[in-house]
Amino acid sequence: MKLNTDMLINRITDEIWEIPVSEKSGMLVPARIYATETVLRSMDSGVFDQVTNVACLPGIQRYALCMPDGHWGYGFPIGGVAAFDVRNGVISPGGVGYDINCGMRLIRTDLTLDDVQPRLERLMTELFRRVPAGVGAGGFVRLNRPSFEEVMTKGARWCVEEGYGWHRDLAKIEEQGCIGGADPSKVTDRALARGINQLGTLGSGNHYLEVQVVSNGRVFDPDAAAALGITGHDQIVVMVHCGSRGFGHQVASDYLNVFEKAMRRYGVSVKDQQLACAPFRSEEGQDYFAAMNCAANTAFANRQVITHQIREAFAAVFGQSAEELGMELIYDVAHNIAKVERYAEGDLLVHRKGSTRAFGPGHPDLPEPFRKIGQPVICGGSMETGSYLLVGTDRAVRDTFGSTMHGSGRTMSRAQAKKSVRGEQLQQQMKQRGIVVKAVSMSGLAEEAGFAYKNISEVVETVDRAGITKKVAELRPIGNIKG
DNA sequence: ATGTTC
Repeated sequence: MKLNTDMLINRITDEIWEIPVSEKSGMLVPARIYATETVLRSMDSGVFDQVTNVACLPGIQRYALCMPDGHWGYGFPIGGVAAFDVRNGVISPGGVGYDINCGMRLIRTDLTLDDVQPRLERLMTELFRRVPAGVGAGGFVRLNRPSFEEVMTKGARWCVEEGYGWHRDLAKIEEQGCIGGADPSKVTDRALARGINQLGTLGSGNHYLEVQVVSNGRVFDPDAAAALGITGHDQIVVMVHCGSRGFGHQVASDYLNVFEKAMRRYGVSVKDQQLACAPFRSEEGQDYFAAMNCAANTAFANRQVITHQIREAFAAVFGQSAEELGMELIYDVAHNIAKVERYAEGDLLVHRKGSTRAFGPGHPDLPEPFRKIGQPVICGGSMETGSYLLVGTDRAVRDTFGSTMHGSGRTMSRAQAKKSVRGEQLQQQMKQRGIVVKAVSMSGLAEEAGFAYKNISEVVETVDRAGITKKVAELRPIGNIKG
């Protein structure tokens, strides 16, 4: 088949394609891309180059993987999964991304579309006021150095202790919102200074807060949906997409600098400087891991404070408490992170960059609420086209290091999108279609237009057919807050 | 993604 690359790509199944190891490529393992033929053809050539480069990194296991929402990224493709032996493999900031623990959160309500529609405009205004958004935006939470360091080690647990959210929220967060091995002494003063006033803020770019409705007739697995608190019937839910803001960005920058020097010392060579890495067991590798975990916990805390603000906004608009409105957390997943997990090969450091963990039913690392149905997976689409709730599978654990896709993936550059539509025009069009948008930046809004993204339904179909996640429900936007 | 070229 003719693709956007000269590379040899073999079809393994209708949803799996493989770039084999060749003599001169330096690949240690094959690269595998999950995509239907249509999705594969729409991928930029950078994906194929980058996933091949990743397959050359020391200690990589089985396959360098790319999910169907894959696109070109810093060093590693976005949508990439790469697992390394903890004993002789590497860790790479480029395999996690600049926005450490960027992730998705979904909150349910007992409200229906009919309840919300008459007050939608006011609801969006309240949310926009209570959840600061935009580049450089600061939040309402006042922290000093010791308390911010506590956020770094305790994550969402810190928030709950401080009254931002409910104790039972924690069971619904990946790693209970608190990852071990975070060491604030490995974070630079500069990162700390950038992050200390940003807790509870949304950020910019593709980050958003969305009020959504469970599409009529679009619940695919009623049992799993019910177990997660989705009852259908035009039910309203709230989705949040954001990460660790300037803090995680600075941690990534700091350690990319450290790793560029460390690579020479350890004699590691890479195909692309952006793949800068160090042995996981080295001092530099462990320091980055400890700092990355600080940023990961800060991102869980960020989404937790935002959840508190969302609950307050709903309570103010509907005149009932968030508890009375049934605003339980459905789940919170990381999609930019590296974690040590156990597989057939032993303990592996799994890098997921624009990829979601997707453990199947019965997995020992899943808490009780999800033992039966598998881990929830939240995939955000573009603000115009909708999103999906899915669950992980045993097959993902066997085939993709327990991983699946994370969103729809861009097909058009930000610059091109901005040239194609004006933000004000897009906002107007969306309003006519029943989606109320509040945005800090109109040019930023234009960059996120639906036509700049792949069709999420097609991408989701790929992972569902490949069996690495199962569709639970489709969620359609009616209100969006953008940075 | 990002005090959007410290």
